[in-house]
Amino acid sequence: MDQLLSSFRVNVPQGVFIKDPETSDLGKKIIEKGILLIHELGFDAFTFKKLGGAIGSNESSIYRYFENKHKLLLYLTSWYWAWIEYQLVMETHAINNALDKVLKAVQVVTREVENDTNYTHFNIVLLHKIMIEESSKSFLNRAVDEENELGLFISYKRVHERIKNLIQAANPSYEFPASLASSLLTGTLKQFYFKNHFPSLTSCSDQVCPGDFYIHLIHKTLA
Amino acid sequence: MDQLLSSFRVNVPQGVFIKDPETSDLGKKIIEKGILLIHELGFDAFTFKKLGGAIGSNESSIYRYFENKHKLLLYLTSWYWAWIEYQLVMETHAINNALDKVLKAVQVVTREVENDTNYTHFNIVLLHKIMIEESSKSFLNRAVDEENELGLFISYKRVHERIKNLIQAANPSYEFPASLASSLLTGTLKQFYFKNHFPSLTSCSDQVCPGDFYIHLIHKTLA
Amino acid sequence: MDQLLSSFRVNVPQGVFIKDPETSDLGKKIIEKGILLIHELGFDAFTFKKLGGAIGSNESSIYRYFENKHKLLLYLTSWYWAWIEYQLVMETHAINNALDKVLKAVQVVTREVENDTNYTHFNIVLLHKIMIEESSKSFLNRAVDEENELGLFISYKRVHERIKNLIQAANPSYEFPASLASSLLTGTLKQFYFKNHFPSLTSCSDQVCPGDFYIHLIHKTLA
Amino acid sequence: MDQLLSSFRVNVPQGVFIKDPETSDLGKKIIEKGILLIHELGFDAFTFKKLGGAIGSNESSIYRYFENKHKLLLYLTSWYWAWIEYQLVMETHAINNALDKVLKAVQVVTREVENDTNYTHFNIVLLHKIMIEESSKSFLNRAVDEENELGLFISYKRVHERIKNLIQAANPSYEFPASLASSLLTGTLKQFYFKNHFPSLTSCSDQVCPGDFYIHLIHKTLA
DNA sequence: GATGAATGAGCGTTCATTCAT
DNA sequence: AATGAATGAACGCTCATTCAT
Repeated sequence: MDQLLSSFRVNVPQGVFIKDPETSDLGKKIIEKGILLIHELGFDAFTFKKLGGAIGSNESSIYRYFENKHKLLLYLTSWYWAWIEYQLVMETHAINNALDKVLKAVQVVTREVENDTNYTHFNIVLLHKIMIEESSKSFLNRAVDEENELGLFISYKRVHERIKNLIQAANPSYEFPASLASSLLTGTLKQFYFKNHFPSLTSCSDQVCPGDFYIHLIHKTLA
Repeated sequence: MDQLLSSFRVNVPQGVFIKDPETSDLGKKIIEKGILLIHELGFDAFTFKKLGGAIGSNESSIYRYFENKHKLLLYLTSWYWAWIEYQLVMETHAINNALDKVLKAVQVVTREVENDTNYTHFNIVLLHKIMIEESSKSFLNRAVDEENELGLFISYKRVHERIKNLIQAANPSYEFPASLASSLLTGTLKQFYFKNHFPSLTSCSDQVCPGDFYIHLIHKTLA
Repeated sequence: MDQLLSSFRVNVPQGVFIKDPETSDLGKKIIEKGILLIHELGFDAFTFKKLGGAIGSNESSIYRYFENKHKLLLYLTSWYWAWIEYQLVMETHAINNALDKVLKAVQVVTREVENDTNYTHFNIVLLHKIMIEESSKSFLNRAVDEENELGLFISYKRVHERIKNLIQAANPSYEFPASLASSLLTGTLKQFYFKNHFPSLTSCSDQVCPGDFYIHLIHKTLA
Repeated sequence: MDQLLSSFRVNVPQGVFIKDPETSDLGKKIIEKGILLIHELGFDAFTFKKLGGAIGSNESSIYRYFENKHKLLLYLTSWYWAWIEYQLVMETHAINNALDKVLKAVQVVTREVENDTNYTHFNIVLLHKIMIEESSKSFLNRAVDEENELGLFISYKRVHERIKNLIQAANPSYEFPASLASSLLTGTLKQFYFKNHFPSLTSCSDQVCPGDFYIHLIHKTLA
């Protein structure tokens, strides 16, 4: 697996960045500090000017890498889902039973995130928190159709496609695999959000996580 | 029921508005044209200046009614969920079987909206579209906890509470009624959104609506 | 003196108010609450809208009494100096020695203020604090010459004139009675201000008040 | 002294500006035209928008240099007092007698200002007039204590400290050196103001300047 | 006389972005 | 490639004020 790890390289779609941030120190700092700053300020209050200050650089430098802050968020979400996909592939690979594969997928999607410097130079735990709080904003805007055509949401759609396929394999006669898969993916983040801000809206607590809810749901629905 | 209808008056929480828009012509115009304009421009591009222009008034007049455009969105979401609650109560009232009550609730939440001038002076179909496209923005921001404490999300929480109770009545041993209820409510809007922008992410089409997905899901989960 | 007291009626110059606030309950509330609010918020952040809220009335009502908030400040300063003048006359009246009269005048101007409901329905201690913090703003503006011609600063000028005359009586050959008198009047307020905000700029402390400084200064200057 | 002059560089405290206006042409224009415009309009009517117009630039450019117009005023007052301090040091330096030093200080503070392009690119005569009309506004506001802690009034306090020390040297037993020094500094500006707007409040005329009043006062007080 | 509703004007500020170096 | 300076456009909001009741 170490070998696999070393070959892990997130495949972020063309068009999200102007210049790949992984190809320079400044680029890496943009991602690293960007995650810290978006987490700290929230995406709405986050600006390239503030990020420029945080990395000791002028905001105009950041425009070499990203057209605007929205594209940076797309980069982070793309990275996140590519990373989820990587784990999905790795961890379902050796499982034979179709339903077990789905259940493993649920686990991958719903479990708490831990930092692992084997993967990245930046803070994945914070990235996960940003996904919970802000990822909706990556597609809730008027440019969504245009950006979708440009393939900027491909990472998410690849994860979705894989899970949909696993669901279909587990129960070929089930009628709503696409909806079930997207419910799992976006619903999980929302349940985490509710856990943080609206505890009465979720059954999740520190003991019972979104995973339990979805595992039960998958069991019943696909059985 | 006509009598009940005539007494329908949406109860929007204190603090959402400064002055109740229902109490004046200008206020009503703000809501009416506000819905048209938010639908037309999207919430991000929508401003009070533009709304002022659209109603032939200065934007400063609008500030008499709403502190800012975010509060106007909260008003619309509160109104929407209060209206959903009203239908929920009306239509589940006469049903005896507990599961049937849940299924009726699913229907109320997932069905297409139609305009009915018995209810309102404004366009509910467009309001529903705004809910699909923009309602997340009412709570995805840094003020969410503070606003929640002020009770600004009470309309949504009341609907959620009712559905949660129906679920518990239908299956007292089910472990995740809160999560299931919120999945239904937010998931439905998201499935509509996907249907419009990411058809591959949903099983919903013009023939098969979110309702079918959730009815199946509820059946399996609570059975 | 009781008789004198009962006849005490501050003579605020025409043109400062539109309608005399002493002639109605609303007017009295405007003064009372106005003092509280200016003290609380500072004059810059103080608005008629906020005052309207504080007295449970609409801001437009206040415009019946005062053209704008600047005129309200002029009213307060006029009242303050008229009240100082009253004390000045009362307390120097029985003194025969010319220098002692000046020294008494210094005392009247520099001593701490105490509330006395015999005089007024409002809080003189807070009024004094407002004078310390804000009274300069009554004349530091572009309309000063125009307002001066209208006689809006007459109260202050009457106090000044009286003190100048006392100085001249104490030492007819002293060359700068007008400057000395105005130094005393504005300097005292400034020394109080420094005591509150820039202790290093004043020799005044809780033990040694502006009075000691000016009494010493007058002694030396006029002797 | 020429050598000293050439090395004259006003030391404006950190925090007053964002970017030092002396480091660019635009910055210098902001100061130059800012002085003209504040003098012309008065500080209250002066805005960055108008200044932007006057220097043929957008107001947003000015925000690179100063956070707001209040900070620009702080810059001007800081510069003014630093310039006074410079003259104070230069001109008292060679004097031996302690009282003569104080009297020279009075002269420096109270004399009419003349333009001297050796010092600056901008109009010191107008700056002096702005000090007379507007300098109080630099500290008469609710942020005074906070800004004082940030050291934004250090220039004024340095002048004050020097004069206080001269007074103490001239008469070590005098009890109120701090108050006397601040009376001189703020009182002088006020006497100029009265001369312009309230001639009856001051003994100063075109023949007799604040200097005469204060020289007499210092003589008597410290003798 | 007092009030409530409505408004116009404009302020201070920020943002995303471009251009020249 | 990276940076610093500068900018245009617009936003959100408030204030003082007027008008009709």
